[in-house]
Amino acid sequence: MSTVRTRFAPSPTGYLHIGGLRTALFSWLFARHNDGIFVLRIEDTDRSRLIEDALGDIIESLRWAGMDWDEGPDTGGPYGPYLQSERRALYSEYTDLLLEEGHAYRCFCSQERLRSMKEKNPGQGYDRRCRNLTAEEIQRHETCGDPFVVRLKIKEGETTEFTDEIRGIIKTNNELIDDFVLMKSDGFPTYHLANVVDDHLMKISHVIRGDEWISSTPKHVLLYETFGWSKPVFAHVPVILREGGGKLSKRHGATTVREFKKRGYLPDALVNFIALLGWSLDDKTEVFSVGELISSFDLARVNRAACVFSYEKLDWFNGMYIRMKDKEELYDLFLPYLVDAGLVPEDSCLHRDYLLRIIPLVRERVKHLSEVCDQVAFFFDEGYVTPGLEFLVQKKLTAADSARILELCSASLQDIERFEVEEIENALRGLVGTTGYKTGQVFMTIRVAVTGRPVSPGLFETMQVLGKKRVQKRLRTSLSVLKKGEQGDNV
RNA sequence: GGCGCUAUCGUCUAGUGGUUAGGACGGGAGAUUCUCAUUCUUCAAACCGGGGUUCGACUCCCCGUAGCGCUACCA
Repeated sequence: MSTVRTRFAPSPTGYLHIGGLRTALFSWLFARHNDGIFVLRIEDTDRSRLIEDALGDIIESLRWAGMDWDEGPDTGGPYGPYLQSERRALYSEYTDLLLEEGHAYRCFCSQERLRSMKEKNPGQGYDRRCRNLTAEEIQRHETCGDPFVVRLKIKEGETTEFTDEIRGIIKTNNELIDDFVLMKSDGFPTYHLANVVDDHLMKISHVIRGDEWISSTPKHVLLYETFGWSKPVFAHVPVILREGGGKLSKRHGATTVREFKKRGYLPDALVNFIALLGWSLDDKTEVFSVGELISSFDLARVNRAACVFSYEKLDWFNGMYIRMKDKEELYDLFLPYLVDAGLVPEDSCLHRDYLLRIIPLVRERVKHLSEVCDQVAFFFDEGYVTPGLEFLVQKKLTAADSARILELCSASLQDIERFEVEEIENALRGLVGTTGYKTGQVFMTIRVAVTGRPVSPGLFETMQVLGKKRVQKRLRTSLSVLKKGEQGDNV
């Protein structure tokens, strides 16, 4: 049994898109599942669309997502180079072969002629004018040094077919296949030529790619056949659309892997989510570790229909993965965001213990890592915002009521020796009994005073972590706000 | 326009001729509770339309419709 070899072959024309990541993932999972080889190949044959740091981004994004490759531009391998721009001699060699055997021909038609032809007969394809040039005509063009492309001669009157692993047999009448370009006038190959030559030379066994390639596959099949090479297995995976249909676009949310990373998505959560876009194991399993994905992935269970990317569901996965992490892991994950927000200094060893006590309180409230800053800010004096009367004075209470609550609170906390959840809870619940206010009114007043906001983690836990001194200080601050308010007007 | 691919709750999907059409996200209601979140319980929600084939179609075939893709010297 021959080894499985798959590849991901992006073109460095932009940052890695989430759809590309999903295609890469399926390809990678399939290779790993079958103890095969996964190859990264860069298709940089369109020099006009190259983007400077795209290659670095692709590599970084794939690595971030947890994928690795056995052969690639950075790691090398027995079938390199893995950058198509460095394989030009190979493409010329194979083009010459086709030319010599009469399967291909030089086309000297100008871009203008091609354009006007298309205007006159839209969708007709190339009219094959250069297919049967005389030796003299060719000679003339050559001596003039006219630029040319190389086109494949499509065999007429036949049908080309191939079996798609997830869609079955797909047949195409050759009349509908253009004498497409193999070699561009700048000496670079087109995708069609380069991908076939490389997949063959690199011994790719399964071509797993987006389904926008279905209609070009007959061209590739024809190439394999005229070279006399055996074909790989083709598997075209469905596209990912945005909600409402259409392409995923920046307007509606993150689209590139680096954006997802920046917004605080965990790679495992993102990978779990996109694995389920077009693939499923059964009718219930939703959460997969990477290892479980590898062991259960199967091309036969890949869906045919396009699917819609749901940011809500991704958020659910992300929250769930965050909740599954322990506090040390979360500390490492949160730190860059906290440093970035200026909440903790770069070398935050000093804050480590404090943060490790805060993290369990906010863990189940964070859906994106980036949200941690907002959740955690009030634990730091710099992030505490002195609450205004509108928050401090609960419904159906006056400023005087609120002040009384805070005074009583402060007094009863003062007596506590061990400032811990149980003691704090006992003190505050006792306080509720003696004042006659409702539990919610009392606790909310204290919450706002101590955290500066109407929403926070559990009150007792929060107070314990803040510490007695800081709590008392904030109670006093809020009291003075209330006192001032009482004098200023009648609230 | 031509050619192709696709079609189950709003979304991701299970289902391969006979099911009360299942699960998840989201939504509704409720429980817990000091707010939010978590957690738990619960409800609503789908087979694109029309023809066949068959004793019987979500499932197979055909047509239509819709969405998407390709129709470049882009990938």
